[in-house]
Amino acid sequence: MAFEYEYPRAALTVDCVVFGIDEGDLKLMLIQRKLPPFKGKWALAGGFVRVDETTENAALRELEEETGLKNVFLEQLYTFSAIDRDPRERVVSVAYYALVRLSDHEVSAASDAQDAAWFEIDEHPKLAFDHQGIVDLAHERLKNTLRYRPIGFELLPERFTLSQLQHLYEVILDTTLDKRNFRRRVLKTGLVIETGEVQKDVAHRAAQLFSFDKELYQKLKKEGFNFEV
Amino acid sequence: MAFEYEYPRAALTVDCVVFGIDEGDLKLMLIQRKLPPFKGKWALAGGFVRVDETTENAALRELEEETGLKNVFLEQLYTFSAIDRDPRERVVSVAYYALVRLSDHEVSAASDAQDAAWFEIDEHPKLAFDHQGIVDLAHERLKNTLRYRPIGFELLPERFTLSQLQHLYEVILDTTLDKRNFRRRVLKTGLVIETGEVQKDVAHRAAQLFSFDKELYQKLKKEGFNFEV
DNA sequence: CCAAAAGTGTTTCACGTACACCCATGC
DNA sequence: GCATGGGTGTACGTGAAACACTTTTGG
Repeated sequence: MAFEYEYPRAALTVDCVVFGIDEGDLKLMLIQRKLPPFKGKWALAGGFVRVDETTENAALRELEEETGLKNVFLEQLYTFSAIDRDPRERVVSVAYYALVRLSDHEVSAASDAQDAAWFEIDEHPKLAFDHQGIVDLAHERLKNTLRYRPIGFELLPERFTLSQLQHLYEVILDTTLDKRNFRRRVLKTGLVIETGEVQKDVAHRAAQLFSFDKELYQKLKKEGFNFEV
Repeated sequence: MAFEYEYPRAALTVDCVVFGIDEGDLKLMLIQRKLPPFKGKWALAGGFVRVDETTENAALRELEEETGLKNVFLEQLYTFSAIDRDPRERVVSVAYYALVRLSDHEVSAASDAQDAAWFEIDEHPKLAFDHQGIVDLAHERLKNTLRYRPIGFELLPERFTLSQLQHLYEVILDTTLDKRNFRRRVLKTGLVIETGEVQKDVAHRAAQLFSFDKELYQKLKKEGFNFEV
């Protein structure tokens, strides 16, 4: 007990809602808590913010420590400050959401946490604290963001087929899309480029592989354009 | 010095970007600081979050204490946590933006702060701390939000003319809009209703006064609709 | 009667949407 | 040869955008 202040201070934490996608559904990475409160319960990755790091760095650090994930897409979601959201004491939490390429990161990649696992977004255990509310808000934000910013590519491998991309949109937006219209719109943006390569080892006609044109996106973003799928 | 913790803790503050609009431009409410650091400089309204209040309540409280504003529209913007954003010590700040009806709140309404004043958004003094960055982000958010949510009404009187509404959109989005197309689109939403009243004391043809249909908006919001102007 | 802002319709074009069949490949 | 997903074109309707003049009122 070495740090004293004139007024009481809330503890500051970060929480990370980690999304991933595979052939099936939208996935959520959760951590099984090793310590009270809510010991043994599943919760979001996260932890206390150190006094010499930004909240974003804290989120990246906790992600790596608890799940082994590095180099992920991370954006701030919202700051939660309800008085009783933590039973121990006053805790204010800055929530982030992360998008992860499941293809790059094996499920078992967690370093010091064998207790990290992927769950389907609509089928996961009850969460500790107010984490369900954070997940709901993150999912809502993900849907909205996907509509007007090309963030879906953060969830796919470097090279992907248009069917994979469409599947991603359908899963996240919980809808079905017309294949021809989807392909036309996506190609018209100019942001996906043909690599000339095709799928391998598939038991049907191999699909073209495309990649996302990051440079063009940065350029268009500066000029202020509208992206919509 | 009475509060002790095992680890050092950042101080937690709120900052409020307060927007208003009048016949002229988009306005920003600023506070002249009475205390160091940046004594005498202009800054956003805000202050320390008490340990027994949410950040949102802190923002509302500070707004009232420093500017006299009550019952304003308030939304969380972003949480700023750069290490050196405050020269005194580590301070993490949850920023909010507020929309205010200038018609309801006289500029001089500030209670304990004669040091609050409105400035044009593009013509205000240099700001303390990282507050310019916060203002820029808030302005950006305001533009984006205005496009797909009917928040403009928070800045206008209860009863307003369509020209006032159009002027608001033009000022915030920094563009010009076609009068006929604007009126058609706005009326088609069904969210603005004729009051039957007209302007008074104007030196030209009096315009119809409209009001915003809050109930209908709540209903449509639940059903999930798209609003766009 | 003049100034100042209110109010009003039509045409055009682009884009979103709906819709069904053939193609390539592996087994 | 069959199962599986890949890939393609057209017709229709809606909605966004461009555009100019008349009306009302006060001074």
